[in-house]
Amino acid sequence: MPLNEEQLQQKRDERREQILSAALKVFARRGLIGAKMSMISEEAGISQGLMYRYFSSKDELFITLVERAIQGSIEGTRQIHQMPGSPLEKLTKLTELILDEEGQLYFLLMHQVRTSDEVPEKAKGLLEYASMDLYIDMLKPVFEEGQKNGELAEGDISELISCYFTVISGLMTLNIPKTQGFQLPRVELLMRIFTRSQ
Amino acid sequence: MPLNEEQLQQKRDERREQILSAALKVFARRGLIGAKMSMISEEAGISQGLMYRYFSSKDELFITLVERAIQGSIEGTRQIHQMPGSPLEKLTKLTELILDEEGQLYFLLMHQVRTSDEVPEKAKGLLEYASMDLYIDMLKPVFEEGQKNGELAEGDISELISCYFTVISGLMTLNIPKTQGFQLPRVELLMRIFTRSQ
Amino acid sequence: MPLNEEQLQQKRDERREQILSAALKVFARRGLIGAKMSMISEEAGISQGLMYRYFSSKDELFITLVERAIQGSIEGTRQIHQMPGSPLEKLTKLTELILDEEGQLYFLLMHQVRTSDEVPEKAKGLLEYASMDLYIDMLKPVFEEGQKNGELAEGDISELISCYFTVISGLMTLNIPKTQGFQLPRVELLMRIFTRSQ
Amino acid sequence: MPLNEEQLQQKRDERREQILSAALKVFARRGLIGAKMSMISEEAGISQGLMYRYFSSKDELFITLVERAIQGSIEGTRQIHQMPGSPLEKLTKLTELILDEEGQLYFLLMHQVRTSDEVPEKAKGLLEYASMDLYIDMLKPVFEEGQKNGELAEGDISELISCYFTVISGLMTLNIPKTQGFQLPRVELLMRIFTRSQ
DNA sequence: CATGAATGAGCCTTCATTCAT
DNA sequence: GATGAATGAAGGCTCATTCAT
Repeated sequence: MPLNEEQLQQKRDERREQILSAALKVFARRGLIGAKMSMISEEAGISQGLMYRYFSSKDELFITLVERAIQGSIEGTRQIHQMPGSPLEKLTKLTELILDEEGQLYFLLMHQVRTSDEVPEKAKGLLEYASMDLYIDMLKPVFEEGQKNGELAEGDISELISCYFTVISGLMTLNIPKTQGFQLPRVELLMRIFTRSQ
Repeated sequence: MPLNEEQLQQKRDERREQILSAALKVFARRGLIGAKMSMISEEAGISQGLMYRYFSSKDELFITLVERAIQGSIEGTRQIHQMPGSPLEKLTKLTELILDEEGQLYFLLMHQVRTSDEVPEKAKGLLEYASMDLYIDMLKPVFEEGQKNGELAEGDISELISCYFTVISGLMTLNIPKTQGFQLPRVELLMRIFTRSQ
Repeated sequence: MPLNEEQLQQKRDERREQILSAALKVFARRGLIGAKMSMISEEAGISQGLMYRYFSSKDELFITLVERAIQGSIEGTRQIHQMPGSPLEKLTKLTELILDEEGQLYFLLMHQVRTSDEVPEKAKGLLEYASMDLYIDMLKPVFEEGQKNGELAEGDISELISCYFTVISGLMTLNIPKTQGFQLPRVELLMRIFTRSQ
Repeated sequence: MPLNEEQLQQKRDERREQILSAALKVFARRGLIGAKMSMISEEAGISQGLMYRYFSSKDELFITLVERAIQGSIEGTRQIHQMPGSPLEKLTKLTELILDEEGQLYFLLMHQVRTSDEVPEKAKGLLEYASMDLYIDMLKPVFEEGQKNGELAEGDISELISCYFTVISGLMTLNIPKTQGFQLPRVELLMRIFTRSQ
């Protein structure tokens, strides 16, 4: 007696997530080529063959993760507007969220797309869509307000935001928690870059 | 006219460098597994077979590069003591040197060793040797002097230095020059983290 | 309202035919290995799993079709004795029947058994049973009568019949209708081989 | 000490032929999918990997053979104009050549291209180039002369030639020599189709 | 020494078959 | 019974490494 449509779909969705989660772990630490489908399927606890009912190829799996990474980073950044407090408080909170978050693996993934020649063209293309300008536009109102009320340092806003994301991305890419020696700087230290010295 | 012993050795040395340089380029952008020996030999302008007269395996080639990366980063850091000027000037100069330098590929390499599971155990071991404590010890005198004369911010010295290297490593790992959107922050912005606000 | 025993059996029989018919189409055009069970089940409009309640394996399905092909060709040839008219008329009629018939797919199947190494031993064995001698024996009386009454050409009867079946088989194997360029020769042309020139 | 350029090229050419010859045997008897690269390499007496230095894929290997088959059949047919004797003698000789020849495997190959859905589009395309009209044009002069001098039967020349090639193709496709029971009809029997009865 | 041909282990992917529901 | 999810054994292809020349 077959399952009904809805149950089936739910099970399929869960499996899909299961695979994506496993793939993210393996891709992040081994790269597109270094990741073996056998590793992913083992991590997901299923057979190799089954993965191909959900993703038609290793590349598709990879690209799906890249899409999520980009979408997540955009949505995460956008949250700043819902946050309470002054511009500096908002920025601090956003930074803590990003650095805290489990999104590290996604940063590693995006780093691979950016620096590696072996990822599919399509993934490269996706990344271009998420240009720095996009993030600058999202944060611009907050920085403007911060400069106006004197919390944030003077200077070219685009440069400041670009610097912010570059530093944050660098830190996230280092994938610090699992790394001996390195440890994430405290957010207050980082914030000094953007705050008006008094 | 056959070359004499010395000339022969010199030619061997040159070739070795040639191979290492080619390998660095390829490893940095493709990772250990993504890099094909054929790519490296082509980049080096020699046949595949010949590479095996200089390095017994791909792993050995990789490990040799990791050794150089570590050695280079230590020597580079150590230069700070020969630099002229105040502590802050020294730190600024060192930062400019690191960010400027062509050593980006080495940072990518070390990033791979740190984050990737596909790298030989031996390479992982080498990295442990270059612990954060090593760098902290090298910069400690400069930071102490800087705090004493009021140029540098108060606070735990180890934390400050660790923050310094973490931020710098992150930036270098992003491999920025070839990346659209990202651009290296100006050193003055970064230095705000460590300078006493007045 | 559950079906009774008999209805059930009838449904099973229909389904079996449905599967065999679908399998014949797919096997004929793609060969034993090229045919995927998924294609057959789709063509038959049922699930893959269900096929295994009717045929225990792909090979069994294939062999069943080969048995039918052989049986059909023997029964078809035997019909000549029920046909009206002179020997030449009988032969012409038989030829038209064979060439006309939808049995092309069976010819393709038998061709595969004959020429392909990938077919199960058992299928090869079945084909041996349907030797040329069997067909010669069936047509011998007709040819003898035709030679006696002067309609058919003189010559070794076995050779003539063998030539007949070989030419016909070749034409059927070409699977002409779906092929551009080739077209079935008119039966009258073919019959010239066997008729006495006058 | 490497071989000189010419020796190298010759060795490469021999290897190429070796592989093509092995591939023809295996493809002809097992079809595109049924043929395993391991079988071909074993037949050729080399490793699997080496084949990929000469042909970039199984499909390319297959297509190369199809090209040869087509080219060979065209060139073979064209020979008729160099043959001595009357039109009927020419046709008889050509038929003997075709049926005699070791080209059977090529006919099997072309048959697969014609009837199978699993061959690459490119191979299908090649076959269209070698249309029946091409062959009709090549033989037309001979048939015309034969009809004029009374050797060949009256009737539509295109139909006669088409019938000729269809019958011959059918016979060749049966791959008779290796087949029990079937035997190639004598050419004289076949020729009756085209000769004027007297 | 230098080349690139040759090998074979291993990976992605497909698909016959089985199994849970 | 009926479905389609799940498995795992190949097969095509790549590439590090070896070897003949």
